[in-house]
Amino acid sequence: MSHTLGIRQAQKQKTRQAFLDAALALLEEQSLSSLGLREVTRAVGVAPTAFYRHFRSTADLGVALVDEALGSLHPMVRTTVSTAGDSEERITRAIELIAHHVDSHPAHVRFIARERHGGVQPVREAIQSQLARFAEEVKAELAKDPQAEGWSDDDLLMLAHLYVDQMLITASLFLETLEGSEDERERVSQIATRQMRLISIGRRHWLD
Amino acid sequence: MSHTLGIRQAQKQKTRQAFLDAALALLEEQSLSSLGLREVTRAVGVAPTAFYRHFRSTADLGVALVDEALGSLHPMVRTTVSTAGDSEERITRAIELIAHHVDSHPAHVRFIARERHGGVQPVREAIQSQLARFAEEVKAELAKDPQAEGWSDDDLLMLAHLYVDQMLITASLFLETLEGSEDERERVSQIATRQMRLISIGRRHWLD
DNA sequence: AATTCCAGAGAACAGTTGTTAACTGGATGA
DNA sequence: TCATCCAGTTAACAACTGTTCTCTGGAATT
Repeated sequence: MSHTLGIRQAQKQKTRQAFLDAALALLEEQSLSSLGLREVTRAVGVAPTAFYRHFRSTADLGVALVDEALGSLHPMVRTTVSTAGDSEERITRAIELIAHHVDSHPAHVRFIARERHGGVQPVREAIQSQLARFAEEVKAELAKDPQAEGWSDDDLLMLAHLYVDQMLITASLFLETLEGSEDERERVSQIATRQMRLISIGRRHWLD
Repeated sequence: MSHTLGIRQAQKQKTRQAFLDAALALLEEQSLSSLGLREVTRAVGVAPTAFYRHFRSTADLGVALVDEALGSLHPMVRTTVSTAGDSEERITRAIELIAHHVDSHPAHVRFIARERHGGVQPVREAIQSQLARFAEEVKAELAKDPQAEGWSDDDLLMLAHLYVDQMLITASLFLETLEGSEDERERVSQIATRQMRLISIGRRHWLD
């Protein structure tokens, strides 16, 4: 299926990726709505006008960054929720996965947390839509669990949203401890674990 | 205690408030890190240099906005948590209070949601610190409840954080439905209510 | 080999930005 | 009444912004 790209297309994709990388780096210390087009081209090392060969605007670039940051995350979320083991094991594993993902892609996590409620509408919408997809996928996995018997569709979706939001809160907490001590990270891990545990308990007794 | 201000001081405070109001309005469609000083002065109708009589920078103005948006909210949060009635009544009342607050101060809510993870460090820190205060206050109220018997301090604080985060998530959801239909708002209300209910159930069975 | 294509360069545009310095005129306190 | 104070003004600064049009040179196609 995969077609070998010509030299030209390959170079273009390489430059495009350079734009995404440079923008992501610049966005660690500001919001997308203040990111200038020239600022990005300067960081990449190309002429300002080259920008237009790849993106219509910085908002457009932002939407591409949303895809890069969240697009490849769906399989991970699905398998995390559906992983075998008892409730406690799954919680531990989920928290570990989040911590690891924040460690390896801190700029992506920061970007999503920042722009989820940020000042650029198309980017906000792109994030919301991806998060809604996450919730739907989590819901689908939850529905397979025997624990979900007797649950209405609405309730499954509300629980899925709770999990997705909790995932983001936890990721953002880990992000804040990135330059902190091991103790801090351990403390965040404990809080997040207990919050997930409390939600799981609520889930178990929901139908009482 | 309150000292009557002279004409001069009164005028200054009036102008300062005009700055805060104008900035808040401009921030509905962008982030603080892209808010220009001249942009604000233009909206207020004063010369650019007048800005410096009130704020060192736009970041400084942002911190003042955090105080305005969250400073007066502490009593409300305290009483909401400590209100009498059974669990279900308290949840309904809390959600109603949030919905009402979003209705009457939408720009404040948007500002907090946006800048909580925004690109301006001092503002982020100001928000974090206020939210930490909220959590401490909620924890103090929770500790008074007979249900809290046998709970460790750590667990009370983790539950308090869960409530505070849930409050923000709900507020932000209501914000998105502000220009939507009554049905949408009702749906958000239902989801938020059930999520709070699930957390309450988890809380009740925590010590099992 | 000749032609078309197109990512990126270069120059120029009118507007914008934050910050400085020196000012004005009405409120304030002696 | 007179000197002091200070919120807001005016003018000017170099630096920056997004966008347009024109051009170039190597890859792609015929």
